[in-house]
Amino acid sequence: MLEKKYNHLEVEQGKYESWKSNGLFDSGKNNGKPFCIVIPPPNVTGKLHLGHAWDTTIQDIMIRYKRIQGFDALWVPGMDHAGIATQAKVDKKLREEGIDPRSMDRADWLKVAWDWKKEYAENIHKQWAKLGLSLDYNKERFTLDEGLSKAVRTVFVRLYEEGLIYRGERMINWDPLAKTALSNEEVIYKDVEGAFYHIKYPLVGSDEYLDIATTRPETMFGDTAVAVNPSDERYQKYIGKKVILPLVNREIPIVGDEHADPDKGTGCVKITPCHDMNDYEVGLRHNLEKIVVINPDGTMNENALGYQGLDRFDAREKLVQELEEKGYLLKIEKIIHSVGHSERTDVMVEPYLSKQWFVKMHPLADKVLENQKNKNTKVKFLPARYEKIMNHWMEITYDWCISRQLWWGHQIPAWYKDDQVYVGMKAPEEEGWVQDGDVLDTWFSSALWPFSTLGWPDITEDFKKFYPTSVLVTGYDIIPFWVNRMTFQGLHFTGQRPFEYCYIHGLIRDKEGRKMSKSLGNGVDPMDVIEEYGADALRYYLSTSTAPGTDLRYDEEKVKSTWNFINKIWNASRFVLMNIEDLESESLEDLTMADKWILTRLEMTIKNVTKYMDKYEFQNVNAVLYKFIWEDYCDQYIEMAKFAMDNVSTKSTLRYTLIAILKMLHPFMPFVTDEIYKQIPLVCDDITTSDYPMIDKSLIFSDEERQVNDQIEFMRVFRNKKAELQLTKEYKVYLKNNVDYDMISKMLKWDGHITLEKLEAKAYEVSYREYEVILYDEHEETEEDKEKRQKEINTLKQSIEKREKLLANEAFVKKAPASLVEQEKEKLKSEKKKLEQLEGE
RNA sequence: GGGCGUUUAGCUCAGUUGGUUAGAGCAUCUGCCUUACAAGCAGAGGGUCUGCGGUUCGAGUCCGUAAACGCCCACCA
Repeated sequence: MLEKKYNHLEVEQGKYESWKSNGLFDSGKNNGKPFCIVIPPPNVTGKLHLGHAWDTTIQDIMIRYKRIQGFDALWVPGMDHAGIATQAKVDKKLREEGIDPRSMDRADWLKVAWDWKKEYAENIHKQWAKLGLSLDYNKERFTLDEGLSKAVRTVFVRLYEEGLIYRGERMINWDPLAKTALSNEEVIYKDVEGAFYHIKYPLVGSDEYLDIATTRPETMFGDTAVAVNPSDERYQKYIGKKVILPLVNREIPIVGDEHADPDKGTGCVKITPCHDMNDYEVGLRHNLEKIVVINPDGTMNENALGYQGLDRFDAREKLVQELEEKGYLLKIEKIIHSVGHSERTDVMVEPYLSKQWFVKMHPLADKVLENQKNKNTKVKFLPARYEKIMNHWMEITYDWCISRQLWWGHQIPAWYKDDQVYVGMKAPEEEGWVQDGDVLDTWFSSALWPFSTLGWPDITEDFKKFYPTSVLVTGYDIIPFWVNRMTFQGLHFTGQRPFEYCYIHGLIRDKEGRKMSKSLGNGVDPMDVIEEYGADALRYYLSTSTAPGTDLRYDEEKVKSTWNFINKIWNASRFVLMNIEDLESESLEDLTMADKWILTRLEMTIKNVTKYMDKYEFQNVNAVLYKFIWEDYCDQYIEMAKFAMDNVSTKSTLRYTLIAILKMLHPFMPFVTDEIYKQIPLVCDDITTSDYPMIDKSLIFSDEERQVNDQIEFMRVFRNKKAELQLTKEYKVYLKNNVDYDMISKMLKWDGHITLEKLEAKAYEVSYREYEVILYDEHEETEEDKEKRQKEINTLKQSIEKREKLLANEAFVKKAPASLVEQEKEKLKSEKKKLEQLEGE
């Protein structure tokens, strides 16, 4: 028998391990149609946050729904090695231990990193278990494991052979802290306070000078030109002339280039080809000299004269001082401008000229754009609007810098010997070849996740059966990093979309709508929530609180009320189990009106829930289920059933409906439904792998359903009247007609209140449809009643006095919104009326 | 500069292909310890669906427009 109160800790204890050891999550156990989701692999850098809980719960609901429907459901677990993020954390740990990570041998460092991975992976496994995720651990993968490495090398080699991967010297985004190249997607632009430093660049052989405004004066050592717009009448005349670079005393040319915008700054712009993306292009156009002035670690190099060795920001400060002292500084103009920061280390990225590996994007992106035109083969986004985000990215994309100067990742399968380059699956046999020391961008391997986890490049049984996968679930912030890349890689290498549907959810925010972040300290650990309210409550809350694609404001109160809902289900189940213990076999013959009513409602519920589940509209599933369970099943049907407990049909209906409810809830709240289901008499299967409720047309009784609806509505009207008259015991009911009042009279406890003749007492007509009665008020006022009434009169009088005063206040009547005044008048009127009534009685 | 989203009860949010009286949770008010549940039951109050215009027999829903807030992309000497 169930405990009196729902105790999530007890219910959830040990369940996951038992599910897992009984193989309930394993794929390949039935002959159903394949349904497959690959988990977005969490980074092995830390613990899961609420966003993960949300993301994985949605997937678990989909998987459990399909599994219970008889699909061969496969949910592939796995984790991401998360290159920069993990390396940064491992390095930090080493530094805290007093070890300089870069002085270590690469192999030794990797050992430390793998230990880290092991520890954190274990953590994540524990959290997945707490959340109740029905992952098939037989298929678990890691982005750095053997099979996935093979997939990565295969893709690299093929793209190289196809001319879609190349190595070249380009301007890239450089992270001076992690000392690695970044892709454009890894650069986060932030508004920061800065300044326009106006610097005097004297013209050669003249007293004139150009006013150059720059936000980065420290790069001036690398200036190799000044550009003005050829159409800018102010400066046209200087094109071809030269200026002297202050302090450096180097002569640099003034060039005419469209890049110079007459409306920006002063209209003349210094050109630093090695430290600015646009300047690099200008440099190429005008064949300018390239001078690097900043080291990979963000300090100034030997070209920066006396500033060598100084950090770029310290150098800026000192340089500005020197410029001022020497009279070159015209003015400093404070501005707010947006500056690129590294996504992982948060330091300002440095545009940097370096030799890196790139993926040529346009041929790959064009394939996606082409494929999205075909309704049958495209990736279908839910909500559909997110398709535009992907398509736009495909249109404007540029070559993807994939090499990273890190140790943690897939080492690039390229070997060098003198001037030769070899790209292949294995090192060349011949001696003297040295492998590229760089690794690939983490997203390069993540991009292959939907097929590499299924065994590709080998055409395995799993790959044949489950690819393309059914749905991918992720947040909209991950579309550029991951969804887009999986899509073009999937199309290119498998000829198919990697997933049929892409379900996009929003971000978790705090109650005030702010992003949850470490710096704000407003993060919520899902494990704490589970401890307090249970995984079922958290899961149900997260999955049903918003429509797809929109952000979710985390509100603990709502988790609490979800807990209440589960407690309600628990107690209803408890009642049912207490009453059907002796049921020998289920029989849905000889049904009562109430039985027919709830069964009809159940069929409608199954229909709607299935419809919404199929569309993954979980918030709508909740609306339907919550109402059915709480209002129809608990508040109405169970109350009615209490009068028919010796009925086998009623017991059977209670059981039949409860089972359907539990199965519909199971994908959302696996723990509690499993616990209750196990205890239902005559049940001997596992709810996880049982079967989903199906509509049974023989259990739809429209006439009875309508009739009971009318009875319920009548009871509501009657109770209403009773409450209004504050009647408790002293009343009589006269039935005006001969219709069936049996259930009504039981539910309203009319026993002893029914009169067969009309009375002289105060009478009120109460009716709904065919149900018509007269309610006689026989209530005589007691001392207690009088006191109560007097108290009410007093508070009413006080309120009236206050309101009259307010309305007498001319300022209020004049200045306050007319509607408010009107409202106050209305209130006053009704209060006076009520007072009259009370005093008259 | 280009694009997208949001705006519905005091708060947080649902609202399907346009269709009776726009819903829920929490909060508020009234009355109940009725043996499944007081973390509950029976009721009540609370909305010009951001403003304006249009299409329609009918608009929270479709179209146009304005505003506020938020996001994405691009640019930012």
